[in-house]
Amino acid sequence: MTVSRVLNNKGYVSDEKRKKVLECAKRLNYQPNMIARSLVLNRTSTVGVLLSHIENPVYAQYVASMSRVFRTHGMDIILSCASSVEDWISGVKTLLGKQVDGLVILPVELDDISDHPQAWAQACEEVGKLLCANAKPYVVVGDSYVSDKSIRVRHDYQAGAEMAVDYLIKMGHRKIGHLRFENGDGVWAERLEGFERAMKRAGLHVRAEWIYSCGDDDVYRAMHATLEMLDRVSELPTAICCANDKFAVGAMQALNMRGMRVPEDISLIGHDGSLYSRCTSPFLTTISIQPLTAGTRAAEVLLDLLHERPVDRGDVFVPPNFQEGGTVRRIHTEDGGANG
Amino acid sequence: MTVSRVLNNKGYVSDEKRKKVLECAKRLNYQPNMIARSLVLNRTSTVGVLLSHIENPVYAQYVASMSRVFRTHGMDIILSCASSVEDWISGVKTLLGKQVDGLVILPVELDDISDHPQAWAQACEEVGKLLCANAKPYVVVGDSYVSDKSIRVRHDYQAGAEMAVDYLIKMGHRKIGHLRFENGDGVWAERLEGFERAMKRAGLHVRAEWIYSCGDDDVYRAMHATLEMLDRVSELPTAICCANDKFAVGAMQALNMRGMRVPEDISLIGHDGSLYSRCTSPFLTTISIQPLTAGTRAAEVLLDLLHERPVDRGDVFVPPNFQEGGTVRRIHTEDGGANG
DNA sequence: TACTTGTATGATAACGCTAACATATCTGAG
DNA sequence: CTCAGATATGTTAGCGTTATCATACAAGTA
Repeated sequence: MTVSRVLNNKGYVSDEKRKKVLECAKRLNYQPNMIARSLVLNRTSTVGVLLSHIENPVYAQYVASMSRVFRTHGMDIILSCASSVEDWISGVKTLLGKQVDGLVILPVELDDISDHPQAWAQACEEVGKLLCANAKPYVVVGDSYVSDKSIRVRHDYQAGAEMAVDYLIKMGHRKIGHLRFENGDGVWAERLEGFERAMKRAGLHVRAEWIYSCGDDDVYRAMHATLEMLDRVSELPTAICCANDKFAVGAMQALNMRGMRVPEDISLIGHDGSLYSRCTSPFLTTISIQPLTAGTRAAEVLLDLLHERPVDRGDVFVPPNFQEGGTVRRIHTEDGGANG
Repeated sequence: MTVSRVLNNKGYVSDEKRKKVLECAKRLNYQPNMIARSLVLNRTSTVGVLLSHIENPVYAQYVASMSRVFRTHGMDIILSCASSVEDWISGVKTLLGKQVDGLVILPVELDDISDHPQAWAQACEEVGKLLCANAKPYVVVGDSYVSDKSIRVRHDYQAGAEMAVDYLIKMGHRKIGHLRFENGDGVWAERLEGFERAMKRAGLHVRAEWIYSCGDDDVYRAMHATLEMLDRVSELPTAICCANDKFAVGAMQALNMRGMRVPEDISLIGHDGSLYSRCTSPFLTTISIQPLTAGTRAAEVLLDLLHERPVDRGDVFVPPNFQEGGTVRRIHTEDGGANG
């Protein structure tokens, strides 16, 4: 009827009627029923977001920035938090049942994945099939392969690691250590690769005893790994490039425990730009990943897909950002010198 | 038709037909259209969650735990992140339009609130009216008054502050300082009140020069406030009870800068159990609020309302939890002694 | 036999909206 | 005067479900 025309600003309506309708709507606290509208329009103005631990601040930032973008385009987000592969799949089914217009798949950290990698591959296949069968566009944030056709938005960890090393070198460091994650898969491998590439490019040999590992993504473990390193090596590096901020915080604690000052005695640089980088004194110098940018980009790409605009099919890489802190000291070249 | 009966396990269906239907459904990757179902059933199995900064880990934890509870009851969450009062209201309208079955209103931190408190009150009134007009049940998490009828789930900050003081006293401290927030409204006032109450109950006088303030909820500012305090007072307290973890981290940095060790020279206790409490070495001893519990409780209360089960109308208080760290030292009574 | 009860399935309407078409009035051009 | 086009409004059908009622047959009971 005419009411629909008024509320949608569509077609011809006389000013008189329009005014009347709007007045009535206000008086009755009328709120159009989007469910009914969705049924006939065959779109819900709702996107599904699939994730695991929203407690993880990085994921929360993805959600925050996506929410912002989608809202400005009149879309809302249905959240589906999975804690198991089974949950994850049923989450997709539920979202499809609720007729979301599209999906964003955030990184999934499930306990059962590492134990059963084939279960994950199988889940990806099933989800891919479901999404394809329902012809729902989707974007993957992070490094998971959901299907060959996934458009992924990823952080450029390798560039980040290179950026860290380049900065240390620019600040005069030549003897550079690296605290890495023991099980160097995925993003960790990228960080290690970035480190090695930047060192190589600068013509610096990586001394083996300065590359040491931490078994867990944990401050405490990083501290102990660093203590062990400090007690083991014959000569100390002038700077340690840490695979993430937690490691850097742990390293800093270890150094302090041995009576060494950061950055006077040794420099530290982290990677992530997480809250941890703001807990130390001085603040940690680190390479900050840009979760807000990633979330925004992911939302934008999905909107492009939804509006059937042309979209670049390759991975989207989000560059990191240098975050100045106080844990890297400028040293003169004679302090550094050759090594290895 | 019969299909509906099969999928809903309702009414009489022969085993033969049932099998046939399920087979077809699987073959066609059939997913029932919840939108159509919602239209006729007049419920969506969806709840709206209203919040501001989901980047805030505490809010993210609310969402995480609520998501868990709702999911186990077959409900999903539509997120509405507001960044202004206007956004917030339009968020409610959108959610109502999408016919959510109920709402959870998380704490709203909007820039324009502090400047225009009456705008906030007005917004609350409007939202209350909307929710009432649409007869949607809702639960408020935190201390905001949305309406007189709001059921609120709150952290017992006062009990937390008392717990902190009681612990310090149990550990032999008598000379206790307090780093508080300058603008002592709301939750901050509760914390201060808890502190004072516990001190009074223990018969300890609160020495005025040991109560000092920080103007911003910020590590750096807390550090400077503490430095100023350290340089000002004639005698130091043996312990400082901090209004939150950030303050404690700042205080710790200040003490370290003055060459004092925590807890050897002075003890510290925080409040919140935030990430900050895990960034220090040793870990901060703190009173941890329980956002996961709060989120769970809020979801449970909303489910009760949705199922029209009897619900206690008063505020629900979530008790805090003592989180052991290494920043409080046990001292003998002769070290403490009378004060003031 | 006739009536009840349990089982199984189909037909119809309705949920609140919008697309598509039909109708009606008005304006100005030829 | 007539017709085209713009303006304004109403009518109808349909989106994919489920509630309700109607129908049908079987088995058991009086």
